[in-house]
Amino acid sequence: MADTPGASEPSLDEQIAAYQREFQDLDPQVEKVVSALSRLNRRMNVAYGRQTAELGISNAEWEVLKALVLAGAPYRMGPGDLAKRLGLTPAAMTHRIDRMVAEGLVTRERDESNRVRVIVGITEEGRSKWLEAMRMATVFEEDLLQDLSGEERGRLGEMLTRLLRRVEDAQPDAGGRLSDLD
Amino acid sequence: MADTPGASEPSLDEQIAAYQREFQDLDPQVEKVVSALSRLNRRMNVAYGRQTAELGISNAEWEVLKALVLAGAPYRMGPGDLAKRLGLTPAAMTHRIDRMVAEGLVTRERDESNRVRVIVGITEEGRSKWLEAMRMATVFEEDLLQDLSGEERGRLGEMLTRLLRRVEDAQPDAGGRLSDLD
DNA sequence: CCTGAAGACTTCAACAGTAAAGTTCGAAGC
DNA sequence: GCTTCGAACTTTACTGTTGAAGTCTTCAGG
Repeated sequence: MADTPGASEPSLDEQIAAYQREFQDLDPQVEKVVSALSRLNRRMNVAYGRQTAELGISNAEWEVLKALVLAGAPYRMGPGDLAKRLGLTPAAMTHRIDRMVAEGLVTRERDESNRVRVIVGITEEGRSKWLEAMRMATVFEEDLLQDLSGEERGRLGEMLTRLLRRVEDAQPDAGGRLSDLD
Repeated sequence: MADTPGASEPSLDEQIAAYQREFQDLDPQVEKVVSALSRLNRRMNVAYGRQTAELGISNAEWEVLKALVLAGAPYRMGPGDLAKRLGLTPAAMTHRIDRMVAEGLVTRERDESNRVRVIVGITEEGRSKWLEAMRMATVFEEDLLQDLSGEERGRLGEMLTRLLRRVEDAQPDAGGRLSDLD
């Protein structure tokens, strides 16, 4: 028993070998793409989580800030729209906004012209945390792609968007429960 | 207001334009790769979730079955090892195993040679659900990559593993809290 | 006006996860 | 061979999410 130091993650190639052992008609080339995608995403989320934690916010809170900023001026959205955008239920959005208001990241006010509506806006502090998170994220992302030439980056982006188009066509319910955003 | 049918997801290009509007020094090529990766992964998880739901299990349960099968004969692991492999806490593993035992997907027994240890094994039903899920997953994955030639698939896999290597080197704590597995 | 229906958010109960404390068994030292 | 330490799992208290029920506002008819 010299090669089971812990039950940590096997290497990608080991794992693909295990799949082939247990399930014969598997295309290793396909599996490699899919598994690498999945692992990569996982690692990236860990990295983002560490960065946002340094700012004293969670990834969940970062997502709300992102949605508000990307919505453009005047940087306001209703809880319902935010919920759709982030892929969570209105109930979860209510609670998340509660916390973020308490932390001073966003504001919540009633829409006076339509008093059933609520408007969530970003505070100065929220905006500056978003900005700081963006700075860290772009440094990380640039580092991540460092081994790829400009041409390779282009090809990679193009291939990924082709795949994305394919799933989106097959699964056009963008408003559904899609979990976190990019 | 003809172009805001809901607050659903903007297209990838719209989103990148929004990023550039709000954050000048952003490399759109990098952002495209990163955002496409993230979205693609999200969509894939939705697809897997639907498939496992058809089998009457959750993605979480599927992951446990995967880990057991990929471990190889005799398809048994301790809760602690499973927890490390899936990236969750031992406490969460205890609960998850509780549920899966109740549903007849796995077994839990004490290790008689070391009575502090517990051994989780897969049942016939668990194995057959895993197999069925694998069949559905490979059909989906093959379809996903359909627009890519064999050569493109190879290049894509190679580039992704290169990125993966880079994050793993920078973030070598594979045993940490990494969330779900592939 | 007043009523009824629909929309937007919130509240409530149940569930899955984490962190930390607790339990039980095995092993090493005195 | 008792005691103490450490390892492996479970329990407990708390957090965040979901689905369903509840509240409040608006609007369209009668």
